[in-house]
Amino acid sequence: MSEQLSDRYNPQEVEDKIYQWWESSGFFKAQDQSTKPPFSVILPPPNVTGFLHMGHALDHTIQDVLIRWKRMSGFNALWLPGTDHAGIATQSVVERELKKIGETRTHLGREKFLEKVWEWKHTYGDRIYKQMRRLGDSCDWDRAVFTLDENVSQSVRKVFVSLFKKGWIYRGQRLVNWSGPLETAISDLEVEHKSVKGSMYHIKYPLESGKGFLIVATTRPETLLGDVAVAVHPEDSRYSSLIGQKVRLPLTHRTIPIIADTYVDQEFGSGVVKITPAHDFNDYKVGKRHELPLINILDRQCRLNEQAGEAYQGLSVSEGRKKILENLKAQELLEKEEPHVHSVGHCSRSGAVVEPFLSEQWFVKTENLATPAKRVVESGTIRFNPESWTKTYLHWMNIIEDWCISRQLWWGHRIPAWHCQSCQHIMVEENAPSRCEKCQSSELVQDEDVLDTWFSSALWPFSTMGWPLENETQKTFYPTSVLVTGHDIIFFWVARMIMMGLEFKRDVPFREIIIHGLVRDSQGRKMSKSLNNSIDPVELIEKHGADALRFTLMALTASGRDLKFSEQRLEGYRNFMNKIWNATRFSLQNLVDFEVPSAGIHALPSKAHLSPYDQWIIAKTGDVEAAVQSGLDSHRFSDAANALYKFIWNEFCDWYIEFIKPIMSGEKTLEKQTTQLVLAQTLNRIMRLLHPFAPFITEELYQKLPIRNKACIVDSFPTIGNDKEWLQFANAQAAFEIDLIKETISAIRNIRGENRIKPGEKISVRLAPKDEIVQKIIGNNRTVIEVLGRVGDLIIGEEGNLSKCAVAPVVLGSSKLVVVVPLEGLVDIEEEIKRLEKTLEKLKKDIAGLSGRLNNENFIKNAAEDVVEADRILLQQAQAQASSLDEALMRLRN
RNA sequence: AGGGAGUUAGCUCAGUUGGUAGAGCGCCACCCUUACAAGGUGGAUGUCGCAGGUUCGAAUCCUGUACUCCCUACCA
Repeated sequence: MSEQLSDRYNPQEVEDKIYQWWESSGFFKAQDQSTKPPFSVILPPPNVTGFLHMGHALDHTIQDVLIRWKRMSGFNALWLPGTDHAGIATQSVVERELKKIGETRTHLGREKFLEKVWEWKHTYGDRIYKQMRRLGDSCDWDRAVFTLDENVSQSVRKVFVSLFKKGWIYRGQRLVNWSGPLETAISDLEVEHKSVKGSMYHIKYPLESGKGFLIVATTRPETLLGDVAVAVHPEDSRYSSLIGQKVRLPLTHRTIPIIADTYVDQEFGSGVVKITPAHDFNDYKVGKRHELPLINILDRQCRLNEQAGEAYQGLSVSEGRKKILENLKAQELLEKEEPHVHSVGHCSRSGAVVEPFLSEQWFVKTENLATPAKRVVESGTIRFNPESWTKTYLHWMNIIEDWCISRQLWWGHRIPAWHCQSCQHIMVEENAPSRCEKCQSSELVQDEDVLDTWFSSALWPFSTMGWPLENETQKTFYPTSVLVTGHDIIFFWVARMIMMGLEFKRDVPFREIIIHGLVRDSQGRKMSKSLNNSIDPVELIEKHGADALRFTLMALTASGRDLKFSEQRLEGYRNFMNKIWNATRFSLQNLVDFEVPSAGIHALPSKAHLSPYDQWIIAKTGDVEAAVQSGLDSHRFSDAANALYKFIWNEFCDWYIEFIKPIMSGEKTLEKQTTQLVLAQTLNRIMRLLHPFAPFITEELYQKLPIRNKACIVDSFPTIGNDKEWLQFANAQAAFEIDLIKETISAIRNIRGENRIKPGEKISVRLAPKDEIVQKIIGNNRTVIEVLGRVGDLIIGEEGNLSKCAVAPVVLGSSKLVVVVPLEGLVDIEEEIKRLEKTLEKLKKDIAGLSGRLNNENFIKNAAEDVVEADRILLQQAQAQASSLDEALMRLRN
């Protein structure tokens, strides 16, 4: 207690120290068995390769606020952390590292390469955990899980085998998004569509009959080598006679049929489409419908293959395109070329153009899994917040397609399937079989592919808890309470967790889903590496402190909508942290001689003996407790944050501390002791209420408070329910008194400000109360009015002579007083007259509006009584004020 | 093209059963008044995208419209 607080809050001096203390004290740990009710959240696992970005910062802050709040509210709160092996991302990172030393993946071979990746993981894998600690994430670190941990891998194998045995996993040839450089199928999520300026080429396909050409428009002339048909719309009169005939495919010796399909848009291009089923998703469907063959002209690196013909084999797609165009031109088959902008899928990892590529892949049949997953959302067993995402979710589930789960990578869960080399039989087992069950051959080779990363993510809610083993963790914490995530992965992750949870745990994985927005840059763009517009949260933490960042995110995340991040706003909340620091510093200076009474709050005299300031701040404490509670209950975090901000700054700091300064600087009377107790108790509640939002500063300050327990993080969270003993000292009556005093002081300050009276200059003020109650109130609060209004000479009595005076009527309900400030020698009277006229004009406008409404019979008839009554009071107040001003103006002019 | 969202003060955004518009930052004026200049006090600022409608009353509900954005799909 003896140490001095600096006059600025310095987060750097506080955060690491506090975090280490929390962690070493075991405050983050949840109990597998406990009498407390459970509350559990699983962390959406960040990539091991990842750095903490603003999206995480938002996502994690929401979760940490919930966890800290519930922990303080008496729950056995578990926040289960983990990281994702992130197949492609990690593999590419390590490959890049290898390239620097002139090494390649293929040269190393699978086993050696995987060793390198594991090395990398062991070196950098908990980088993101360190960053999470900077943010203040209160995870139960002892339980941290990695998706390639043995028990998670076991879950993955068990699920795969089970689904396979049910016939819900199958192998098939399909068109998939393919990344040439990575030589793997990639998920839709890893495809970025970019607008590209290309060309539309109009190519002549000669009719077999020799009578002319069909003009085919395409952006990808090189794929004509894989054409198996050209299609026209069945009702297109231009071409109907040609349907069934053939065309000669340019640059080849093949002839292909002219087919009719409604997929063709007659309006677009020439109305003739080349059909390349092996290299276009739509053509693939058309090809299926017409039972056309598939000609794959690309190899795994997306180079033209032998099917493309000798002239082109080995060329890249763009080289091939160039050469094809040259050859077409030479044969005068290229009719024209025009500029054309279209969107092209790019691999988010390698940047290469994604090719639709025909390959053998593993698929999950989603039909049977999707039905129950839809039902639990429809029935409300799982609730989305905001609720509007329900619709999106159900829409997606209705159009769900089979899920391609194989990836041609090395880093990941290798598919537990073994191919018999002698009879080609495929065996799917959890553990490697030694002999083929069909032909008994021992020549078995495990499938080369690994599983899509989302496959293991789908099991996350229970694989992290030790499933398939049965244990207390799952009994206590599954289903989890809340899932917090962004809307961009509802389909890829949320939906799949629901499907897998229902299938393998026979219960939903979580009861509620909080969907938050995306953090965008100040121009509303998505933060991305390519735009180089990312803001590093760790840098912000170093600059302004974790609490300021957290509070900013919570204040901005109102309605689950995307948010534009502004550093200016962050600075505002950094200032708020400093304000709290200094308010506490001041309070502690005034509590140096305070001894906590052994009777605790029972040492307080009866309500009647508390100062109105104390009664008032206790009442406001109750209000803010209620507001925070309701904000957190409804997940309207910004409501809770704003309520705290206003309470602490605009009520506690601006008024309460100012009110009690005279008492604090005075003798150690009973009144002072009482106020000290109220101050100490209020500070204690401020720290606890604010703790989930700003954990570091509140813990640091809490530890310096005269009234405290062991740690803020594990103290109880104040609510109007559990804080009754304290809140009973609140007095609503005091509110009127305080409001009147505040209004009076504001009126004096307004006169000072408008008349440019220097803040340091003390002035004379006359207060003329219009009834006894007001008289009594201002009498009782004389000192406060003098100090806060900087009044040297305060007279309570009649208005007296108003000439050369500034006048401000204060009206509150039916009570009224007039503030009179003699201005002689201080200021130009004309200025004051102008000021009053301006105020009066505004008042008259108000009066006109209000009386207009109150004179409207329909308003009186239809509006709620309290609304009418409120307007009446407003009108009376305005009129009272106006008449005072009128009178004052008249007397001033004389 | 389909789905969703937005349009409120110079900027970023609140505004939850319809009852005379709010915050932060910025701006102007005066101040280092012994917690805090990352501060204090006072002040200015909005036909709540546009047009209709319902209503005594609309930023709020309905219809239309303009513009912006996001997601999904994609024009061969």
